[in-house]
Amino acid sequence: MSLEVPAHSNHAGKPASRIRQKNEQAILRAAEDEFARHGYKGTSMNTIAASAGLPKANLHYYFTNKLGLYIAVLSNILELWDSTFNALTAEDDPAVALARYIRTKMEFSRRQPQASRIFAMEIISGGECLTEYFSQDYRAWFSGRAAVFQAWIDAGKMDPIDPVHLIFLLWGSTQHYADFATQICRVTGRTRLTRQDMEEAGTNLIHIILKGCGIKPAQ
Amino acid sequence: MSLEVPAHSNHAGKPASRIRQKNEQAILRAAEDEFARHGYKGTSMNTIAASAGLPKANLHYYFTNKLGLYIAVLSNILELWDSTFNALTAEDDPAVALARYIRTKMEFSRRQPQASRIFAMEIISGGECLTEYFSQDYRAWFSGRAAVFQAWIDAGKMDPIDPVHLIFLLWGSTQHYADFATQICRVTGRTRLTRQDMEEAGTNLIHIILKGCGIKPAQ
DNA sequence: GTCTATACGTTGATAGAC
DNA sequence: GTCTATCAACGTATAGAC
Repeated sequence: MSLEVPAHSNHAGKPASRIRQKNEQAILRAAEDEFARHGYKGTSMNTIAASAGLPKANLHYYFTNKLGLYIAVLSNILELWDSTFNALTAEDDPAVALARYIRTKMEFSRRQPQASRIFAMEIISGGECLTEYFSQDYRAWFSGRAAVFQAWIDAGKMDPIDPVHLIFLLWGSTQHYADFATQICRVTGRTRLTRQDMEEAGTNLIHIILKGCGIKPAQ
Repeated sequence: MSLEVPAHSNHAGKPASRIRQKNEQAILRAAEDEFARHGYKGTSMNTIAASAGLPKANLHYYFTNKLGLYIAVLSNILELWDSTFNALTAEDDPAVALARYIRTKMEFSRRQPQASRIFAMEIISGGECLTEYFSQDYRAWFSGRAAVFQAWIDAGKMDPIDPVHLIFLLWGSTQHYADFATQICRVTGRTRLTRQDMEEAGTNLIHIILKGCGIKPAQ
């Protein structure tokens, strides 16, 4: 369910040296920023190198090529991504669990908007780099997640809402605050979305979605 | 509130010839497809020309340069975009008007997903080409739209939900079905989203959002 | 109005000295 | 491991014949 990141010169067995770890981190961080702002094609190795404070040739020493670096960045993102969704279980109280999930997603949109944007651009562009990620395993995992909502429905804890569409509503509404932050700021006359803005947005989403699904507040 | 499209060789006064109209349309259509699939930087004039069935130099004859062509495409999209939102008025019954708006947006996501994707990528990339679009006028227009929801709240027709966040929920949840269609298909094992899929998604959104906002169904 | 040929910058990637 | 120099491919854009 995760991406195969092509190994380069770091041969198996040898532990990563301290300098290697430091440089790889710097490159990955710089790449994440640039890819989020300009997309895959719009980002040049030159820019990433400058942002990481290293000569361009070093990037090719640590990563096979541009695509390899991009896949590595994408892979890091996906790990964080899925883990939050696994916290939901059929035994949870829907009001508590859903509210917590929305808060977590909003927190993610606030603290790692670049990650959300890279994923969004990749999907919009056809998501060919995610083909192996969206494997049979992933669909099974997704079904399992949808089953949690179905269990809540069967237990009479919420309205009979198609779990699949509910999941897309949760993803779409929370990620919107990361991906479209620019529009939100321009339209509301802000320079950036503050922590408080995001918390208010989250409270709002929780109100509408929980009530909309017929979930009674936790006692 | 709209974009200034740089005029090129079509001097004012002269009506567009039939051949010019035909070619410009072909170029714009091809450009829309390519920009949606690969973003601004990821699209080459060469590809657009091939897709439009014209030699590359012709694009530069009809449009000043690549950016001019891109702005023209973007401009076409924005016109369609805003008009649907203007249909809402304070006198409307919220249940009817909101449901109709969600249907319209979903219809838009179904029929013109490329437009939605180009807009999304532009915003994610910082939206510098939309600076003049997001002018003072636009913010005034947006406030006016938010005021409609506030009027409904004041009239006791819906819960006191921040209109601004409600608008972002409407936009985010409906556009998600255009922008993330690839993910939705991969995850649910479809090859494409059918008309029926989109209608079910719309019905679902209407149920959750209307109930979530405390809007009673129209009698 | 149309299209071939080409100028010229930028890109990803590598060779090879250190 | 690091970095300068360089290459081939591709990008936008234009000149100029038709």
